Amino acid sequence: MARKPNTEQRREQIVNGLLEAIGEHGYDKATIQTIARKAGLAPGLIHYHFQNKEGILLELVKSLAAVAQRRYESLAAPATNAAARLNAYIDARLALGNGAEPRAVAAWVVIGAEAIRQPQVRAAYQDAVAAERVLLETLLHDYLRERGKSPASAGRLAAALIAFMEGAFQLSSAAGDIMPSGYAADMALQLVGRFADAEPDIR
Amino acid sequence: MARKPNTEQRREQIVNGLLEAIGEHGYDKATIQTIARKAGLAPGLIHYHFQNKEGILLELVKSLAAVAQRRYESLAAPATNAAARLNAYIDARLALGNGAEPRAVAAWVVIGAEAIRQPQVRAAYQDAVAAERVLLETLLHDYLRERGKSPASAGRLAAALIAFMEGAFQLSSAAGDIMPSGYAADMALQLVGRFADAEPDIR
Amino acid sequence: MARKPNTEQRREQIVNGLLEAIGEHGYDKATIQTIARKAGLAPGLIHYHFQNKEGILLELVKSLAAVAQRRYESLAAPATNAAARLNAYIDARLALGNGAEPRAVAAWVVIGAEAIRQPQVRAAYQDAVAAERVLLETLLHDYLRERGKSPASAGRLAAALIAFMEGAFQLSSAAGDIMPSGYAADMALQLVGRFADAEPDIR
Amino acid sequence: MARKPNTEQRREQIVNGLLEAIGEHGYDKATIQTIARKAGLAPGLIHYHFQNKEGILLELVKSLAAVAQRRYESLAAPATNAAARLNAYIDARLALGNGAEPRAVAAWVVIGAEAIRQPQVRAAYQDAVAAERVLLETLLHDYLRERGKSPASAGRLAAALIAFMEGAFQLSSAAGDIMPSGYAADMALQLVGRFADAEPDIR
DNA sequence: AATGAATGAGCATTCATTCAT
DNA sequence: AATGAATGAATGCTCATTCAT
Repeated sequence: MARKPNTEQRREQIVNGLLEAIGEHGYDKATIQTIARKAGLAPGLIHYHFQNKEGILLELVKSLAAVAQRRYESLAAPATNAAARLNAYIDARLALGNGAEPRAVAAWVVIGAEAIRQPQVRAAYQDAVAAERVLLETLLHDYLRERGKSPASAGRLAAALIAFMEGAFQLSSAAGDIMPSGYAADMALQLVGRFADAEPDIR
Repeated sequence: MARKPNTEQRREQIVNGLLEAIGEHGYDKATIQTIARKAGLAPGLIHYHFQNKEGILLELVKSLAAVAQRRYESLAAPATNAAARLNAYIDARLALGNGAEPRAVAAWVVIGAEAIRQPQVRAAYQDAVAAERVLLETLLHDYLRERGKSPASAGRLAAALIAFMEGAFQLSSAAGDIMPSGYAADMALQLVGRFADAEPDIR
Repeated sequence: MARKPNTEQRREQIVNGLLEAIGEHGYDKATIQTIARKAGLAPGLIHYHFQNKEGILLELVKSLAAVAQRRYESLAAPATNAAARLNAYIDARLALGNGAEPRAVAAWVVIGAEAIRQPQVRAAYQDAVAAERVLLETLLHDYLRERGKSPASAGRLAAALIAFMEGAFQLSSAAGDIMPSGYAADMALQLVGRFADAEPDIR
Repeated sequence: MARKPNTEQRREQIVNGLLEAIGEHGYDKATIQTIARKAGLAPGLIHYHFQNKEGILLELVKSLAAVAQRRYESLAAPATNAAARLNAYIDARLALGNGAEPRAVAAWVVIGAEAIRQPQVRAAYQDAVAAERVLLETLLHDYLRERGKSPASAGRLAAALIAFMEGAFQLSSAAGDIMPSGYAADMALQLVGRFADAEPDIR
């Protein structure tokens, strides 16, 4: 007799609409009208499912983080040691071709810029970055130990790698044309490998 | 008889007004009114000196690049070898305290996000990045040679360092609270140093 | 076989929802969604039982008038003379504490303002005021005769009292803080009493 | 060289536009578009001179209060004793014909209803009512003394008269058709006069 | 050069009403 | 009867840009 809720599906449609719109026009040009068009919905419906535009953006942050997490897990599944897992992580984040989605990367950069001034976006962005750092620090810790190295620098190295990745996203979105092709994953691996080489052995 | 034109000074005031406004509220909230207020000018005057808002942004990109260049030159002046010059460069870009201007850093990140979609901003941003890369590649080239290493990887290493710097700017602006303090300059130096260590000797 | 219709109950719930909503936010902020929430019903159901929002308001006018009528009848039941009935009437309308319902009073004031421009609301409001005036005029007529006074001014006095009451509602809703506490019922009685004193005796 | 400010004139135009719009359609239907049309201005200009719609309403409250004050002063100018001044006051507020402005009266009623829920409107409304009460209390005080009566009840009588006036405005706006014509000023005078008659003499 | 008012398109958001289920 | 999603027009407000002075 009653109508059955379809809110979850609609919310996903809308978040995806925002992702497309941001990828094409940036956040402020991603108007409710545009989002609705991309989502194939009536404009009025957007605010039926979300309280406001920021709410959609916050959900997009979570959605992008979840997708990234799944991509890592998928690539890391066959890995049997720490080096392979680290490799999988770097590939999941930086390799071209795989499941690389320039639209999502561009959206992430835009979110990073919004995070500077919108407190709630900032909080969501920091949550995602913090989770990433925990994951990466663990990976590096295990990697260093596996190589018989002191894991003491894992934290700082994780921070550096995250900065490198964020910057690589930025450059691939806004200056991809003038950067060497495919440098990112390779260089990340080499920088980490050579950094580890020089770390003191355990014992 | 004719007034002494003060156009240059006015344009600088306006560009600075935009810098302040962006630093506080992001690009789209940096309205002409706000820029005018920060610049101490009447709103109507802005469009006398600039054709439109994008024009101010383009000049800001150049201005930030010029300031950064001067900061490097100033720090590098006493340097007598390639290692010291590289050190000066990294300090000029990443060290805290020196002449660190969080406002300018935040503005640069915002510009990077705008560059994704506004073609002219993108062009100006790419010019700045390209110039930076030329400078850095030269520095790395000299540094590697000075250490008796093959300079073949200078280009890719320069690209990686630029990515690292862009990401460090992003994180210091939007996630400074959750990153280790002062990691950036130190880690940049170590990563470069250890990368160079592992490069093949010349001859 | 057929369901027992519960239309009347639902209409009451809805009218009460509007009363609560108006009391809290005024008429235009009393949205269908809010009314539904206060009534504990689904939003879509509102328009099943009422053609439109104005319909609910019209029923609310009648409902408030009926409640007021019952309050008077209840207080007047024990009265054995005209003075006591008049007293009961004034208490029913103006005394604090009794069954005073600030929400209903506020709603009445809002209705009065809507009546200025919505013709149907105006008609309903005028019906209620006219009924009130008939009742009050009768009470005053009897009161004057009981005191051996000419009842000729009962009509104008009734009009004046109604104005006084409407104004007292308005002030208690919007300026209760700055009016003397409990002046209304007392002053109404005194003004009527002293007015009557000065009326000519019959014969 | 510079343009000379005309803000005050524009603000007046806009406040008058709101007065007209409210008088015709109530507050919520008095849209910015409508106000602009009545004022003969472009819609965007409204928010150049006022921060928001409530700001216009607040100024209208002050404006109506000021007009009322001037009307009293004008009528009271020739008065040489307290009774004449009281008379002038009541005429200024309640008499028909004089400078009676049904539009302003209707607007005042609407403002009174808005005052129930909008805190700032409430504050402005209360300011106006409080000022009115001070004036009226003084007039009644003097009047009672002039008649050799104790002025002790001046405060409560002032409150009652204000209630009566507010109610008379309401009824003339929303139920003028069914009220006796011109009862208000006459009845106000009689009620006050007879109330005073019954007050104890001084000494 | 300078001022500050003026314009009008565009935006996020709200909401009465309708409708498929 | 009931549900909750859907629609689209309307609203207050913002803002880059223009213009008269």
